[in-house]
Amino acid sequence: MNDSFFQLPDNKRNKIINAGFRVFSQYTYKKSPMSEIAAEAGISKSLLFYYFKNKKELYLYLCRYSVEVTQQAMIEQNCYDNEDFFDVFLSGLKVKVQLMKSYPELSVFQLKAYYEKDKELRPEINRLIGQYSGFENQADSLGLKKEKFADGLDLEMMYKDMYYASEGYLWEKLQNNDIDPDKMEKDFVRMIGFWRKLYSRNNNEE
Amino acid sequence: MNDSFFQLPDNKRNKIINAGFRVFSQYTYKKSPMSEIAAEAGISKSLLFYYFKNKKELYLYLCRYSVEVTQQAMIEQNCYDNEDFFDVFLSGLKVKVQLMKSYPELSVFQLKAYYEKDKELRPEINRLIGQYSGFENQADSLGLKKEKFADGLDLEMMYKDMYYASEGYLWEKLQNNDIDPDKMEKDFVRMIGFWRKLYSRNNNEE
DNA sequence: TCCTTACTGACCGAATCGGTCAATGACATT
DNA sequence: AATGTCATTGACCGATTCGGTCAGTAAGGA
Repeated sequence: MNDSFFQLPDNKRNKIINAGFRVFSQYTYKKSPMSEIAAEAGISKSLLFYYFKNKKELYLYLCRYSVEVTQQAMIEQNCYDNEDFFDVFLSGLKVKVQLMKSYPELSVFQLKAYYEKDKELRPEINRLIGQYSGFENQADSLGLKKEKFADGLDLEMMYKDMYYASEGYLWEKLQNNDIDPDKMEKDFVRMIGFWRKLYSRNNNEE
Repeated sequence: MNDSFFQLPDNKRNKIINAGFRVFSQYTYKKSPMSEIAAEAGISKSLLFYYFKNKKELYLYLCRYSVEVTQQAMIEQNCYDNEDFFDVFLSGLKVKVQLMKSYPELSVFQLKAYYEKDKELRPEINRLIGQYSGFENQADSLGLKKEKFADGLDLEMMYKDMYYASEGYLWEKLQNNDIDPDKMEKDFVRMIGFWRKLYSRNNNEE
């Protein structure tokens, strides 16, 4: 990987990165042409090979970068130092949405990478992305304390409901290519508000 | 399209159809190789071209067939002659799940077809699939009568919650290649039960 | 024996893809 | 002005892939 890639002005470098995210998330690794990435980034294929010595290097760089930028965003959005369950959930969604502003296809790219089957890639992807750090495993760590919720509520079902609804919403928008981060954030805020009122012990407040 | 294709025994014909669904739903139309479909169906590429005169004909046949078989299932499951909102919703989900038993990739195929961008295919796909007949437009026609639900409930949000959660669930299972129709149906029944209790006016019953 | 029909493997021309390379132009140094 | 460095390109290459064809084969029925 050539150093000059990092000396590039941000907008030009991001254009290449986003082109990579887009192409690799639309096709399989093997069926993703370097030529298409170059064209979409507005540079020649040769130059792309000047920055990255081959396709594999570009792909793995994008993997690393996607993880890096996600973690960075999680920290900036201070996702963890909230104690209210609904606030934590919302801040997690905000990160996803915020990231889409800069990298619309990042989340799809990560998902595809997670399921990529290419033999010579699989081990390295595992090393980079590791366990999928989605929401579904966080149920326990989110401090679900029964006292705060309505009587007789099935907390597990509540969590699944919220998790799947969020995923379903995001997935539909991505499929529709209807990516409007600000609208998404508003939708999520409204959705969380709906749930908070529905699930909380005292729903006559607010 | 050769008649002999229809004279095939069901299992052999379905093997070809499912191979087509799988390949076309994994890749774009253009990047879906006839050879891969043939191999997965256990026949020679030549024979596939004996049944269908070219790739386009096979693809469009699969489009027609997917619509046909879906409508058939909707009728058999008598989706429409139910009056309770939750029952209607559940029967719709049951159709999807039931279809997966015979054609695991059908729903993904239809979705991909809906978003396929190939120029010479686009108009014909529109003619065959038409408006996407998902759940999201059915909200009004499902007879949502306020009296039946809890006080002050935002019915639109309730519907969106249920719709997106179902989509999110299905989508995750499809991505994970974790397709177990019976388990899915049980999950849906449980989920609908949760919602019914949560949203209904008298939730002390049941 | 002859005809039809289901089916195959070998083959073809065209396109695509990953990757290379010589050349060019911009710019800084001498 | 001459030299050197480096970003950038288009043309090119060999390998592979892909849609589609075709001659041929094996099976069965007339």
